[in-house]
Amino acid sequence: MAVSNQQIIAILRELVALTILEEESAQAFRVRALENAIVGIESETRHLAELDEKEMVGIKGVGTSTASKIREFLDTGSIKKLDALRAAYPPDFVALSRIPGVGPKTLKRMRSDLNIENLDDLKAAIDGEKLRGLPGLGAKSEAKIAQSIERLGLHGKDRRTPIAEAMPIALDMVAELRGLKTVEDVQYCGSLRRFSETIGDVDIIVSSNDASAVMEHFVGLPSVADVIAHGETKSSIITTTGLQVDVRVVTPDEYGAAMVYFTGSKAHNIKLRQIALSRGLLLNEYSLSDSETGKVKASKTEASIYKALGLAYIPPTMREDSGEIEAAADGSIPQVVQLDDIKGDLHFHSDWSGDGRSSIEDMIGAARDRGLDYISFTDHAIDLAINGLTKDQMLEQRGLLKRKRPRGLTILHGTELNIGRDGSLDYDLDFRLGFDWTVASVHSSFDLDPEVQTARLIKAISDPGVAAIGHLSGRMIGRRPGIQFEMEPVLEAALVTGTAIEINGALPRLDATVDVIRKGREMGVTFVISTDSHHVSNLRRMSYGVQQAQRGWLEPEQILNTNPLDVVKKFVKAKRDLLT
DNA sequence: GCCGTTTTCGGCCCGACTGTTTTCAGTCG
Repeated sequence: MAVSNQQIIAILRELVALTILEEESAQAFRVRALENAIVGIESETRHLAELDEKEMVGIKGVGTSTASKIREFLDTGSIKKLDALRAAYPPDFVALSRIPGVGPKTLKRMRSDLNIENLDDLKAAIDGEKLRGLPGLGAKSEAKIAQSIERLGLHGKDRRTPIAEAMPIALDMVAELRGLKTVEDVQYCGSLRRFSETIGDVDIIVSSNDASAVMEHFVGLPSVADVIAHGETKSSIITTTGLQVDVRVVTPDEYGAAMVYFTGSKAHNIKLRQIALSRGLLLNEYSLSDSETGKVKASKTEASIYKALGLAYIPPTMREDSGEIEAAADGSIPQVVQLDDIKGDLHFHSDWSGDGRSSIEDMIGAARDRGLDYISFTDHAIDLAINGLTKDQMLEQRGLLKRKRPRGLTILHGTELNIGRDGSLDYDLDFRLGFDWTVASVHSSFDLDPEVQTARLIKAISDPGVAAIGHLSGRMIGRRPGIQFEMEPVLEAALVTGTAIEINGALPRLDATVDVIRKGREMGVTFVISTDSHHVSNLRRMSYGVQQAQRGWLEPEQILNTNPLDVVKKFVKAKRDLLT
């Protein structure tokens, strides 16, 4: 079994954690160099196991030292340097670095002066009031560390919250702060704005000339369980659900610079600053300015900052330092899909499905409110035992929908088919072909072997009565891994049969995943962005689906429902003509 | 440890908050 790039990255991450202890700084050049190497490897499509050292050094951020370590790992299964570090810093000791407020320097002091090797030692030292004797630490620090230990399981440094949990909390807080009179604007930033699947903490930027009023209001919100920091322009709290939220107040003039800074990613920011430096400019959270004279070049909007750096605007969802800065510099950055490009929604339930919660009439009203040109009801088909509709029910629904003539909105009759364990589908082929649109999805048997899942998906894709595959992996972020399947053969099948791959905007799903979207983009696969709405409140998911597509660098040309309805109809017909 | 519009050595992104200091170190993002 060949060693995957992911395994190599995992080893390098461990090396980073141990090197931070060794160097006593997370900013040490050696640490940063390793982190840069990881970033480079993450965007590498070749298998490192098949490269020689010279080829590895060609990867950005990987030098001779890292390359030889990777080679050593591939050849021998271990790295001498890593083994030495593991011996010097056993797991019980390394675990202490997860305590918020305890950094590498404090840790080393604890060890050398108090012989603290693990959590029990540390607790004993706190009980004996020994920590306060260390230089730089007092009774207050001791109490803070004690409190951090108690909460370790709740919000350690490496706790990640699924985006579906973090988003509503962030939206609530943003709305709360927006309500203040002195507040001009509010935006959540950080990994949430970049639309990462899991969020470390929520960062919120407030534009206001009255920072202290914002700070007071924020730390007093009812959802605040604990205040970690409360300064003049920056405060951090823990919510009752255990999520950390940081709020930073800047003046309206600084708002754009602050948003760039706090949206990140960290690697993206570092690269922006390097570009600034090379142009004799200084970029911080307040402005982009001349490093000699201090004269401000740009600060109010994000767009002005990118422009002043000689870059095309980069959407937040693309700011991962995965080539977007280089593309923005030479003008080749893709013009990714925007919410305005979307013309219709092709995965849409009503309360005719057992799990649907709004009536057909209400769902139509919601679609009209959104300004959609067309929708396809896709209530569950018969094989989904609890939810599915019989043939007769489907025909009844079809008749009912035919009589609905909402102004400016065309209604298609579709269904969400169920992909069985062996790739079989609901009803018979003739009946499936009677629908205007169909999306076929996996709802069960999540743990089959990859070869079996791959064959199962390809069988469904090859059916003339299937227009799209819904939530391809079936994952629920933070709760359930997706099915395992071979990405390329599945996408290849979708390509040659003319089957669309859904990008499902439900936050727990965000499925297809970003790697599938990127690969499909390269191959020329057609995607469809859908809300999978089960209630009128779910239509906002279209924006989430669009952001997921942006993370995959997808342009409107490759997304079916950016087109008028006749193009959708031709797409369905073309596949049927090809396969029947 | 990496890298080169400062090119094989010397630099590497920048600032707020806290607790301990009387000007700064550590941590965090």
